[in-house]
Amino acid sequence: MSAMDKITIEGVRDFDPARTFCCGQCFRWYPSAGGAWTGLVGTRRVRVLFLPEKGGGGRLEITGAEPGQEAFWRRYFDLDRDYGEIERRLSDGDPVMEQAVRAGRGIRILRQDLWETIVSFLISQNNNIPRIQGCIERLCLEFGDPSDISANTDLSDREGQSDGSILQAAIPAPEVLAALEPEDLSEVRLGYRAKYLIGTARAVCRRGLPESGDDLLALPGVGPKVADCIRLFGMGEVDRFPVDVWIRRVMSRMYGLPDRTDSIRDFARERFGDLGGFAQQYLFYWQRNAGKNTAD
DNA sequence: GGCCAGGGGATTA
DNA sequence: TAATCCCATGGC
Repeated sequence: MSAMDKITIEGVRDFDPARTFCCGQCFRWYPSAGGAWTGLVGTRRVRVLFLPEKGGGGRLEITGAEPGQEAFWRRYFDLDRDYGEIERRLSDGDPVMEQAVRAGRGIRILRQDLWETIVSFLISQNNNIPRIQGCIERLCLEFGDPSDISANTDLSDREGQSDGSILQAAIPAPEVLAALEPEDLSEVRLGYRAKYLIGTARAVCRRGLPESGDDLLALPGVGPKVADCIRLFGMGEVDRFPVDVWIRRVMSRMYGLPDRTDSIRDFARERFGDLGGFAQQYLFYWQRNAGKNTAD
C-alpha cells in the first residue's frame, strides 16, 4: 500500500461521473475539488477524475485504487459496455427518450456489491436522497469497518470545507446488523426501516445472499420497487425498470400514461425491452434535474 | 384491491 | 405552526 496508489484507464468513452453519481443509483459518492468525485466502494476510499480528450474519449484516474485492481474498476464502472450504442438505440424513434438521453448522456450503471445495494435500497424507501445519505453514513460510522485509505482522497470541496463524518467506514456486514435490536439503531434514525434492516440481515445470515431476483421479495421490507432497484444495481439485471414517484411523474407527463405503477411498468417493458434499466436512469436523472438543466 | 400507519426531516403554505 | 412530500412496505 503506497501513498500514491493510482490507476489510470485510457480510452474511456461515454462517461460522465457527475451524472453517473447523481442519477439515484448510489449514495456514497460526493463531489471533490476540481471536478473529481470521492467515494467508498467496499472498504476502499477512492477519488475519481475523468479527463476528456480530443476525439470523444478520455482518461479515467482512480486515486487510492490499488495497482493491479484495474479489472475490478473496469467492472464497477461497467467500462466494457457500449453506452454510445445504448443511447442511440433508446433515442431512435422516441423523441421523449431522445431528450432524456441528451440530458443524461454519460450515465453508466455501476455494478455495485449486492449486500451494499440491499442495505442502501432498504433505507431508500419512502425517503429522500440527502437523508438516505445521512442514514447510511451514520450506520457505517457506528457499526462499519473503518475505510481503507491509501492516498489523499479528502473531501476538500464539500460545502466548501472538509467533512470528517462521511466515507469513514464501510457498510456493516450482515452478521453485525443481525446481532442488533431496533433500539440499537435509534441514533441512525432509520425510523420504521430499522426493523427491516435487522430482519433482512438475519435472513441473509441464515440463508445467504439471494441468488435470484425472485428471492428478494421474501426479505422483510423488500417490495417490488426496492427489489427492482437491487436487481438493477446489485445483480446486473439491466432490463429492470424500477417505478417510483419520479418515474411515475415523468412517464405520465411525457408519454401521457395513466399515473399507475403497473401500466407504466408494462409500457416500459414493451418500449425499452432489455434496455429498461438504462432508460430508467436517463428518465430519473432528467426528471430530477428538470428546469436546472445545462445540457438541454 | 384500497387504506393507512410506520419515522423523520426538509420544504412549503 | 401546519400541511405536505419523500426512489414503499406490510398488515388489515
